Amino acid sequence: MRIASWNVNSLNARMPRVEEWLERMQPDVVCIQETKLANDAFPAADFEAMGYETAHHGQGQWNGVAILSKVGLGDVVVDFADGGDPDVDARVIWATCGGVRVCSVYVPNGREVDHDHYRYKLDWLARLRSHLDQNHDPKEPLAILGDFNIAPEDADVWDTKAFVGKTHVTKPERDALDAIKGWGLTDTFRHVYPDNPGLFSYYDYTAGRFHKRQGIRIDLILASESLLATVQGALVDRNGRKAWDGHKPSDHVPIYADFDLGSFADLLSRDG
DNA sequence: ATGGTGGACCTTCCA
Repeated sequence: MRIASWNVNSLNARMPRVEEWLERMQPDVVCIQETKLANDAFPAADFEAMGYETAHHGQGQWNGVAILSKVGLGDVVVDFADGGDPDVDARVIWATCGGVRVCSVYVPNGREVDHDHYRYKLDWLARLRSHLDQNHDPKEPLAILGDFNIAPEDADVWDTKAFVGKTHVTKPERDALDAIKGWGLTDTFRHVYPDNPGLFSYYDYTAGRFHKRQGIRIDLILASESLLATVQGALVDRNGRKAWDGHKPSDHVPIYADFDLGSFADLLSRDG
């Protein structure tokens, strides 16, 4: 089963790239972030025509997360079920696909260290951990995919000097990510490639960052132990992004993990 | 040179 994640930076603007991408890579389960669509504007029929069931949690102008699946999609949950107030933004959606509990997340950016939005980001990450504690067991096959807006290690940043005093690399952010991992989740790409610095998932549109390989790896697939045990491969698809040069690429590249969950999930995906 | 681009939107916010 191939699971993928992509921050598309507006599904309206990116739909031609998304359709090409799904056709080429044939992911079974897809997590999308930054749809920037209201629920009634989500192109569910277009995805259905490509063989995907869908669930979307959107708000319109900003944010918005979705899950697409060729291997079944059920038990949809949006927002946090942690007893707290509803999130002010549409940033998290869950569904069960092919026996795996899947979550698509768009973690708040934080904007500046000590900005209100930075405190919101840290609170948000703590709530994600609470949601896991209150709703799931680390023994389940479970994956959280998406834009975490945190570079887990210095190896995930093109130049640490350029990030001194900036968000995405601070200790409180990395501690909050570690607390989520500490529930029982592993960074799949880093697990498969322990020593592969310099392969990034986000490149600022400005200053030719993509071509200069000046990016950061902030898009992650966190997998529980039982799921990780079946991993066959992982990818941060910088090369796929190259083909879209001059054709309205996102500022994020798609990421993938392949898991061998046995013949049933495989047959379901082949059937569409 | 504090630059650059791209997406949302009402002229500015967000990444």
